[in-house]
Amino acid sequence: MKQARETCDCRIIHEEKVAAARRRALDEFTIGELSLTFKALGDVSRLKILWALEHEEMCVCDLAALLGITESAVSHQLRLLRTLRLVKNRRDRTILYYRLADAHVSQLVGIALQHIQEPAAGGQQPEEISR
Amino acid sequence: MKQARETCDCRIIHEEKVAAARRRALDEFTIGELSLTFKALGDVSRLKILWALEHEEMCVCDLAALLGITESAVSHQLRLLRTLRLVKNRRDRTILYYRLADAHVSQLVGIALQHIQEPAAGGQQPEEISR
DNA sequence: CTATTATATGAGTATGTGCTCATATAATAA
DNA sequence: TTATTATATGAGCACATACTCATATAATAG
Repeated sequence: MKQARETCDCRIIHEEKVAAARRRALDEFTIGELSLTFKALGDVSRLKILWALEHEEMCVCDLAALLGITESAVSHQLRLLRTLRLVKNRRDRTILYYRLADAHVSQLVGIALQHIQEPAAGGQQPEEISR
Repeated sequence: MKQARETCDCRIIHEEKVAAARRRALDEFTIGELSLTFKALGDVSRLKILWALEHEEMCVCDLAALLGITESAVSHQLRLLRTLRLVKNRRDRTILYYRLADAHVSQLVGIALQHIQEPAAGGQQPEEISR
């Protein structure tokens, strides 16, 4: 039952823990997909797009005006979001209207918002309690 | 009530929508923080670390062994995760044990997992229904 | 005290990413 | 048909980022 020595003499301390973690680990493909999804959310422009679409469907043109970047840039970002099934679109005559693909996006953004707005709870040093 | 013309003659179609979206928009700081948080989650190594810590606290040494990268690399990543309050640590003698900071991380990863495992629902082309 | 151990940090580098510009496509309009 | 319009795409560049290596720090051990 090799229960590890507390003095890590050479780069593996708790073999049991590591082995257990290895057993529970997600496969590389899943980790990769997860990473791609979060990467997609980890960009200011794409977050603005998603936040806008959360409330109302919009076309490329509108989004470009809203973000203050070119339609090309918006289109590139929308492609990424489409590929990851984070947004969908529908055509109305000449215009493509984009919307969120499902509830997951809202949930993810919502939870992340909660996280960053949480006042550093838990017991970190306050650093700015005054006022 | 300027309800927009369907023929976008020059780069702004639905002025109403854009104006409304602008009113609802998150401030730049919040968007930036959100982006940083998702960026932190959008990396294979950090996701592996978080997934491991979700089940059990671990030290830098163990995580390095688990991921197959140097302790230095792990330490760099942990610093980022700490800065964003995604992980915490406690010291036991010479060893620092890291754990998730709160429930948000689990929730975020859980929802993202649901999203990527969802069988392209919604009405996209099936592409692989057989079996 | 000094030596050792676990972790942290800075610099440097190779790869990745988001934008712009130019061009292509797909649908409608004439 | 051809012309126009909305969006998509490819190439290229400027900047960001994840790692390794070398070194620094902080706590314990002797």
